[in-house]
Amino acid sequence: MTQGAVSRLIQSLEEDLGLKLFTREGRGLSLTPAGEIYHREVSDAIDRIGAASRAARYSVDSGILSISAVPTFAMRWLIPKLPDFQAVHPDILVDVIAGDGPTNLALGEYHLAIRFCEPPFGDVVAQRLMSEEVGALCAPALLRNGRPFERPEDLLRFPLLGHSTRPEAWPDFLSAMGLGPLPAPKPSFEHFFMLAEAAVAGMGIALIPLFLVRDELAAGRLVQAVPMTIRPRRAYYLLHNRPAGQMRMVRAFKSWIRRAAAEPSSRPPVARAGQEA
Amino acid sequence: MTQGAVSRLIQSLEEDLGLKLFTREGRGLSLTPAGEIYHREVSDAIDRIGAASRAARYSVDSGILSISAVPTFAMRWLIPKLPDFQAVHPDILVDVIAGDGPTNLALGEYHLAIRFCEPPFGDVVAQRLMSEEVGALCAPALLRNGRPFERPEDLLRFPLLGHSTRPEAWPDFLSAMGLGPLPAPKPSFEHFFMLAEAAVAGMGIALIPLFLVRDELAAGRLVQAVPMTIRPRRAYYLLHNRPAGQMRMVRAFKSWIRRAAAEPSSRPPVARAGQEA
DNA sequence: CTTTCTCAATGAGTTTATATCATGAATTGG
DNA sequence: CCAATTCATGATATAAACTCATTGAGAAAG
Repeated sequence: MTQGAVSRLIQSLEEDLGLKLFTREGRGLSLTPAGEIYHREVSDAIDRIGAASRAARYSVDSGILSISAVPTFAMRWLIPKLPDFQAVHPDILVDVIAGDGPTNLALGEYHLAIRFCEPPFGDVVAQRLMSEEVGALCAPALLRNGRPFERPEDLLRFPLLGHSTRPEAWPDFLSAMGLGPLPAPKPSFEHFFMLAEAAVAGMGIALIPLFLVRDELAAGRLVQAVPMTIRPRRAYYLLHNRPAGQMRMVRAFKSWIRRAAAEPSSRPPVARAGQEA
Repeated sequence: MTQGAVSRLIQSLEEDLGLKLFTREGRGLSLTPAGEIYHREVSDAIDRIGAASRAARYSVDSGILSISAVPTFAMRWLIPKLPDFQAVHPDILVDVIAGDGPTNLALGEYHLAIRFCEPPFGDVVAQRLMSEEVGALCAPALLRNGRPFERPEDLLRFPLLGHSTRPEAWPDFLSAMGLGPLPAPKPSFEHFFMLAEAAVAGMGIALIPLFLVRDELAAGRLVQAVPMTIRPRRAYYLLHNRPAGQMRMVRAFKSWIRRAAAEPSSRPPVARAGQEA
């Protein structure tokens, strides 16, 4: 869809509604208050149609197994391993949907969900996949001759990049190092892979689960700023509702992922670097 | 939109979703359970888009005044009087939307609502328009030589046609006549004009507000089966939320409808019949 | 201050999607 | 058994939607 097409659609929509949804201010444009409200309502409604469609599609056992997974976990861990699952179960097609936020398992919008959360309770079936080890990572250029900071206070000399859905991460880490509360408001990103990009680019120091940035660590694009890692209480869980547990596809996936998660996920950097050479 | 187009759309939708929404059984078709759910969800979402669009459209004072009114009242009372309003306020365009159910005045989906209800309370501004006089009406053919029944029990010999949103109507009427509870389940209709049609066709006896069927009474297509009427506690109210009360259009309409509602609405049948001749 | 660059709007043209018409198949009611 | 009703479908027309290329207006850079 080109820019021109969108411009035209906006125009005809504004004409239909009889009001301006955007304020044009020279080179840019931004939503009017009415436009904001309308956008919220309509995109909400469209989301519901999408959800209903997925629920309908996945309600029949069509050989498609749908999984809502937290974005970076899906990108860096799940998807790379999927070919293996495919090889074991060629008849099951896996459909991965990026999804944060609370799960809507009851609606049947997807069969399985992978979330980073506390051990869940209630009417949901949960399988713990793995915990993670979080380190303070940055580009090597930020360190003096490639060595980690000696004093924890040195961390505070750089922007501490945050993750929108984990506001507690930096406070936890700093207090574990015996430092006070987080000094300044920091730039934060929605996904770890964005955070990783920012750190690689030298924007500052980011708290990232090590297994998500194996490659960057192995290649030396990211290094630990201080020789310490923490293990959050939250972990990755595979979730589904009780009825879904009956499905052949779900059972197959659960037994596969149990084994996949048991494998050592963060190989020693040396071996990894060797593979890349 | 032709039938063929709809058929095609259904087909492509079923293909997209990968499941059947309808069960084809020879000459007819009906929704599958999945289809029902999908229909409910999607039409709900579409309704919300419609509501948001109306809310957006009516949020600006574009000279359009929108009124959600109970269907038969709109048809038989409001719309016939609208030309008069138009004549007084040629600059205001009135947009009448049929609407039962609870009002969503807060959403701004329409400026005004007309409902048949108890005196409303809470954060809504209400103006009482009129009450109604309900009679038991039927086609003259059902009566012996055009005279009302002598004994109330005679009512029970005919199907008592009901109105879906007024289940209490017949029990109230019968108990007012000293009769027991409603004997048999009765056919019921969603709108008074349908009920009127059914009664004219001789299907049975219907409880209808007299002012809605002035013409039928005047022309003798409907007559009172028993010489009694009741006045429900509920009445017609014009409703709007507080902010809407500031609008020029709303104020104009309110003062107009106050006068319109004060006029005698049920003229004597003789005079009316004379007009028609 | 000029130039360059970016971004949204627009004119013209083309492709695609969507509706229509007419017809066909299947079923049911009289 | 025929007529009527109902949904599906093939071919075709048309309107809608999208793209490309360009323009004009600002903002940023030189």
